[in-house]
Amino acid sequence: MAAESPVPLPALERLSTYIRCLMQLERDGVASVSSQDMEKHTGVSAAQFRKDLSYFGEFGKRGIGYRVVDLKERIASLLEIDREQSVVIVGAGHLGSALIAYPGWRSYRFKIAAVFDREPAVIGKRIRQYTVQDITELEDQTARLGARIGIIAVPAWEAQGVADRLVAAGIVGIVNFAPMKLQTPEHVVVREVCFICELAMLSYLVNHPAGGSEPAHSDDP
Amino acid sequence: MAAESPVPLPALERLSTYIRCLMQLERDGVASVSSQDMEKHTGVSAAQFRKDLSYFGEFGKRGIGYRVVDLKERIASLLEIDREQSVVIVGAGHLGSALIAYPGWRSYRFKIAAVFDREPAVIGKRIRQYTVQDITELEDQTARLGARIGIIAVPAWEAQGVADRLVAAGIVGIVNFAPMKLQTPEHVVVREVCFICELAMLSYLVNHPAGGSEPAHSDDP
DNA sequence: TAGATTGTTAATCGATTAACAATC
DNA sequence: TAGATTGTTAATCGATTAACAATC
Repeated sequence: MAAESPVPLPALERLSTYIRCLMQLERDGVASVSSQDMEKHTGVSAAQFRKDLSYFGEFGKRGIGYRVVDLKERIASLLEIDREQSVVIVGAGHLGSALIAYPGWRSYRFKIAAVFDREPAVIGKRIRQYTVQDITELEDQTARLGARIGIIAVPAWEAQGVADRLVAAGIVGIVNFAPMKLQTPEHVVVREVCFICELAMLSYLVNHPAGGSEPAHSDDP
Repeated sequence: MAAESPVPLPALERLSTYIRCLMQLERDGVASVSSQDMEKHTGVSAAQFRKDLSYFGEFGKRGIGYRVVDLKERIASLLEIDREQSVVIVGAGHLGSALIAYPGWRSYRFKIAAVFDREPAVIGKRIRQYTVQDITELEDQTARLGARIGIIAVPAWEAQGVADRLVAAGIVGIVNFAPMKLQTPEHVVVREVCFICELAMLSYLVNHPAGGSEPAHSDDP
């Protein structure tokens, strides 16, 4: 088949917003929504919403709208979160522990397959139902568990080494919490999460009243 | 002055990337960089880098490049992270605790001014150097501490209530970790952090080999 | 049927890239 | 000076918005 136009990354990011919203609507017992309703709930314009979905097919009924449950399931299927996927976490410090305690795993059908660290003081420790394993086990375990996604929750200076290990173990997708640009092979997808960067952005936005005027040259008084 | 064109948000987001990179370079003892070097270190193209800076003024020397320390300080000044800013955290669970333990606060000159929760079991608890305070103290404390930025690290169903309280307390910038679109007045800037959304994106990207072709209609076999 | 709302096309807008004159 | 690299302008590209025919 002639390659169709690829889905814009921003559209893909919004898909997560939609499904999150749809999960909420389902819990609230709402049966169907219009693109207008979605605009109210997500802040994404109705036109944008319909356009985003159009990259993937047809999801609604003209004159009617969308069935909440159906749409949720169709988007879940697009994102491939309609089946269980194993994820390995490297780093069992404060961040790793908070990730383990995160309540959203199940609704997205992600499963923490194993947790690793390299600190002897931490290895063997139990966190919830997990026992922290030695990082040297990573390769064997990842293969055995069939995990393809990994999370890096170690200090910056250890991140690249961990990334290399994950790649060697067959991981093809990484969420990186360390403030470090990772060098990885082409076939590996990396998403950076930088909490402090959000705070820095906020600092700018809060201190430059949004009207959108003057970007405040630093040589201004 | 005639209002200059506003800075594109993506450019602003990259500024965080640049400063993070420059901090690293400074630690590594690198004195100066070219836009080419920055491309290697950050993955952002040299042209993009120069264009982004151009929204704010001139930062380099033609034929030479940029002084690492100077550029870092100028960007810090643009983002207004060249002076201490107080931040309040609401939610002292796993996530709140991990945030408190986060090592990056100081280099961005953010200061955790206070930590709040509404659970009697948690109020009074010490986490590092902080004593968790009753959420009812939020308004008084925030005013007293002069905090303008707040972090929401509570469950989804409590997030809106906390947001309302933060706004009432005079907070104008919020980083929201709860999976909930917040309703806030115009003047308040909200940045959502959605960890599980990153994972969902990754799921799509990993399962749709990147070439960029066929977005996989869900009615495909 | 009339009213509503989708899916899609075309028009607009904005961001990225490429190219180059300025200048260190 | 010659070589390097910036800052900026113009060209390209891609994403968002608006509008509307299709249709429930």
